[in-house]
Amino acid sequence: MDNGLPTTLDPEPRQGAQAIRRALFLLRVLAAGGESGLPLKEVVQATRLSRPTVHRILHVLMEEGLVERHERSGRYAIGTQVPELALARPSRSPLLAAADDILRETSQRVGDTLFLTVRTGNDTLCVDRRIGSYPIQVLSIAVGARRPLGVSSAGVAILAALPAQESRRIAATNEPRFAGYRTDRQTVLSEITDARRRGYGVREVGLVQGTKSISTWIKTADGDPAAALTISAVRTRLGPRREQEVVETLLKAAYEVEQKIR
Amino acid sequence: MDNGLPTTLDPEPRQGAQAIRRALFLLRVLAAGGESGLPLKEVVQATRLSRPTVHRILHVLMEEGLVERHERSGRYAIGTQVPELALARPSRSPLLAAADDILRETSQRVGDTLFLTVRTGNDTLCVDRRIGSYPIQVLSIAVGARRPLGVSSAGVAILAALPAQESRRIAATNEPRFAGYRTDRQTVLSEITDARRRGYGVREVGLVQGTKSISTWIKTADGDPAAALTISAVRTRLGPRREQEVVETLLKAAYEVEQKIR
DNA sequence: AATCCATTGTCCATAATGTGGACAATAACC
DNA sequence: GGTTATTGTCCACATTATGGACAATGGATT
Repeated sequence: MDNGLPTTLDPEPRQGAQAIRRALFLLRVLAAGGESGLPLKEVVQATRLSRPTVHRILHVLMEEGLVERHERSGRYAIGTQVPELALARPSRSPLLAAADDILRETSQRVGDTLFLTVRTGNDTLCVDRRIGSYPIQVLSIAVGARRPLGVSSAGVAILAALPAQESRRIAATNEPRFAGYRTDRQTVLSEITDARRRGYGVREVGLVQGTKSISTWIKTADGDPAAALTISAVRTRLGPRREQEVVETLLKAAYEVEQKIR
Repeated sequence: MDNGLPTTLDPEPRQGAQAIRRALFLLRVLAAGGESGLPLKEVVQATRLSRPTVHRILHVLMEEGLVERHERSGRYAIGTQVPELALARPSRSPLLAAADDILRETSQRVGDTLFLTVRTGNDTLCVDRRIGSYPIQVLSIAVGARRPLGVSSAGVAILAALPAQESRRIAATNEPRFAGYRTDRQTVLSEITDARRRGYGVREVGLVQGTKSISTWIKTADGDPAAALTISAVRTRLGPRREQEVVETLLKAAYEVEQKIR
């Protein structure tokens, strides 16, 4: 029953753990830096913490093996110990299992790259990717790619599927991180509103030049958004008419996944 | 107060992070509980922390998604967010890649189950397993199995390959966790001494009744133990003569892996 | 249903922990 | 060699996190 998705409303956030929360937040910021990691400065900027505090926490996490530092660049990145801890869990999540067939079929039918993206905390995380048959494919987003909720069409879709209050809260929390993706809170909020009205998220200006993305959301039985289903293609391939077709296919696929995970 | 708990006594243990260290320590204890997790009581026992402290930290980790609690049993376990963070890293470690072929060949030649086990903090972690061809196989230890350094032959081997001072320190740190595996510090220390003299670790009384294990260690270029290579079989299959044969094979395999990771 | 016992959950006064401003040390330029 | 950008360290101090004590919950047992 619990497919392990992020807890939504914390009625009364526990106290007595400032430092732990901060450390975990830093881990998530680092995770967004992927394999290559991030320099201290950027970690600080993605945060409202002071530099000494970030520095100290990162170095403790290094000593504990959860963070490592690249020899050359001095950038901080997620360390070996994290996948080691992850071995304590079953290798494949229920969502991934449920979406497997549907993703394959849909990407074959549509011909463009499909992405399955989950929410994790205040981020989106790409957990699966299926490449289509059309000769030009948008591959820039890899499995493991993590971005603040709001900067991708998947993120907008997930925020649109959340209660307005919570999406606003997240947009505010992520505000310091938006600059790095050339967007801002106002833009994100209006994109969310648009997506709600439309029933799906669109990004005419993808994170990659000349691409366009469309995302639908997948909800759990409780009504919480569990994931987003995204198609990305070069913009010319997603004109108004084809957009309608593709949206229908995505909505159908999302519905099927929803049924399977219940 | 004292509670000198997580002490990853590196050159200069940083200060100002007690809470973070405790939280990470708890994560590792939970990881040892695998998929099914552990009840609060056992987490406390594996620790020198007070129950309220463990409780508070676990619940914060739950709010943050790094820990989850099983509906039925109320046991605490590693949460979905941990594998999500792990996606930030390349999927296969250099060690695993290097050991792949050698493990396959060796397990075929020997016929019994082979395990590759790494050290992670004060634990051993099984990261690969190859099943042999002989009809009776010891499969009780799965990939992802985590135990305090010292309670398995792999753990003893790794401790034996460490400087005496550090192995003693780890044995002391893990002491509260030994009871759960029916051993104690004295036993572990003498097993380490034996392994050092012999050049490999043996466990006549495996964690599973009637099995026997032999482990050799793999060192990095710096001389630090990187992993252990273990064979497990029903005891009757590892009499004195075969033990010698098997040890030679294991030592050779370990040497080959060492060459590859340099 | 009433009693026990084991385990889990919560409170809060208090000490120890973690904080961040200010300064120091590098590294990266030119 | 100077100048700037980035990273690293220190320490007085307020806040955070601690754990003893008490409360609640959930099985057993009679």
